Amino acid sequence: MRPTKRDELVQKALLVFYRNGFHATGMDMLVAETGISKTSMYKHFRTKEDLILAVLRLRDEHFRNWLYRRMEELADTAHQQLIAMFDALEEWFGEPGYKGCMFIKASSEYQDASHPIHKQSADHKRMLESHFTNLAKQAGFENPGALARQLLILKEGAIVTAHLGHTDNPAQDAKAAAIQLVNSHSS
Amino acid sequence: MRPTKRDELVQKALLVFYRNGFHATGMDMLVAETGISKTSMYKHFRTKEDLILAVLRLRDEHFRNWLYRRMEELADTAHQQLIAMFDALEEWFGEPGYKGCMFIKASSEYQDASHPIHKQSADHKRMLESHFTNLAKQAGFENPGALARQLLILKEGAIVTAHLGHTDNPAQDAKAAAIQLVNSHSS
DNA sequence: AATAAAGGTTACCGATCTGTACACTTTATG
DNA sequence: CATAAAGTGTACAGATCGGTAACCTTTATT
Repeated sequence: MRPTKRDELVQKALLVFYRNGFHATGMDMLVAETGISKTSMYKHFRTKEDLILAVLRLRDEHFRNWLYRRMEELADTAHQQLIAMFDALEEWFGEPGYKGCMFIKASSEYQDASHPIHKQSADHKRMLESHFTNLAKQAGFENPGALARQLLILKEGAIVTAHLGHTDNPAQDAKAAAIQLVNSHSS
Repeated sequence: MRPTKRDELVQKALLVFYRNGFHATGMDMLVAETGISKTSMYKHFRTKEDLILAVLRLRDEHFRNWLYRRMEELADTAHQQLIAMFDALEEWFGEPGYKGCMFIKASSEYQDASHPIHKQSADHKRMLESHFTNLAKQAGFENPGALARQLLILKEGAIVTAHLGHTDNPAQDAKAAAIQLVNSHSS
């Protein structure tokens, strides 16, 4: 197995889709931006949709790895990590090419809940929820599931608000809310 | 001025765009779904983008009117209305054709912050923020702007989470968080 | 009844869409 | 060196994209 070219395609297509959207990005644009021939693309992926699903799988892996690692770097205890998530988000929002969450955008363009792209986006959120529930358990909170869901709602809200760009620092607004929320959940 | 047909177009196009997305909806599909001829459409709107902007204006008016009225119906004081917003949202999420927030989706498909569609979507959020800030002032909270922004983050997060559909009742999760948040803001 | 505005019908333009066919070249491996 | 896999370039098919032209019908107003 020599998966280099295929991985290179997925990696580069990720950037183009993120920057430009899914429907708005044609296969010819991908040829121009990735330098990979269309013939080769269609040897690796039968349809554009298959390519998008592969891109989302890569994004899921990269994003979760980055977020979890950054949370661990920023704080020691599970309790503190849940709050430090919003400092990590602030870093992300401040990056030059920030354009919101790829999975929210994917589910906005493929709205039907039965669509594979929509389902895979929901899976990504489920995995985040599961991870935060575990952290909330580790931190000894009474209702870890509810706290995790609430923190995730704050996270999604901050991401969307940062993309709309009508507010100064949604990450810190969300962090302040998260602190109050965590304090009100007895541990 | 006889604006009936034009209004009918905007009204029906709103439903199609909401259900089907912006890029995924072609003008020919609008002809089929609205029963209005393409010639007539292009007499009222020079481009598809102009039509979308008109659709978003209508959506802004309808949505804000509905939400503000529903909050007033559900609660008497400004304080209670801010919390009742999440009960109103729950009703919305439960509607059969619920597909998320039209402005989040618009900004997902037209990502560039300088794009008119993106800007108009941000304006919608700004108007919500302004309204909730006023309510928080009325309720006598110390930092009404911060509280309003935090409640809006909860609202956007709940909307996105309800659309992704990986969670049972994001509206009530957000409501519980909002109650804790409001309690922690001294009034 | 006359007139003008508005809407409809049909056909079309050039561009772009996803996806394929085919012949050629590079690359890796025996 | 031979062979097969992988990648490239070009051209194209068939559909659809946003948008327009020309002509006809309906409707409202005077």
